[in-house]
Amino acid sequence: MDWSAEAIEQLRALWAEGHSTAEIGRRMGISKNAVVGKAHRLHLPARPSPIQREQAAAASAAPRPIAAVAPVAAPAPRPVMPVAPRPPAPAMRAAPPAVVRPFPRSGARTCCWPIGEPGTPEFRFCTSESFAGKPYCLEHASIAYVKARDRREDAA
DNA sequence: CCCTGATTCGC
DNA sequence: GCGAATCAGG
Repeated sequence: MDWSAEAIEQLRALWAEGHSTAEIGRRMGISKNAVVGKAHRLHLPARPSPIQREQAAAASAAPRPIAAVAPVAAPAPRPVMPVAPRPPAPAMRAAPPAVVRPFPRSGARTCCWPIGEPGTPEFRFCTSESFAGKPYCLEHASIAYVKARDRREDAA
């Protein structure tokens, strides 16, 4: 796997969207192991894992030795937030394919990212729910909205 | 057996 | 750094 900046962006976006590692792998055409391995190396926020070795296992097995002395603060429910988006500030501008929204699709708040080659039978739009009022889902917004600085590099 | 994600370890 | 193998749980 060539972990280009774009690939990493996509991984981050999909991970942030809460897809399973296998699903991300399917979308990116790589194995879930590759996904989880890379996510791990990128220090992406770990998701609740079904397994535990030693640490948590011992913790859950530990019968609360000093319960009486430990009122214990609430241990963070971890609602798995959809993640704080990088702000699409004025410094950013859309850099999507030229043709976006050739026709309005019943005002649905769905991602308008085009998929496939326009004019071909395979051509369609991403159907994910759009993100934060933008015309794209989080995944594609991460590609569509590019920091001005990065754009310069890209164009250079 | 299907799925999940984390860690390990040879490469 | 990478990811298959493996582990451990649902």
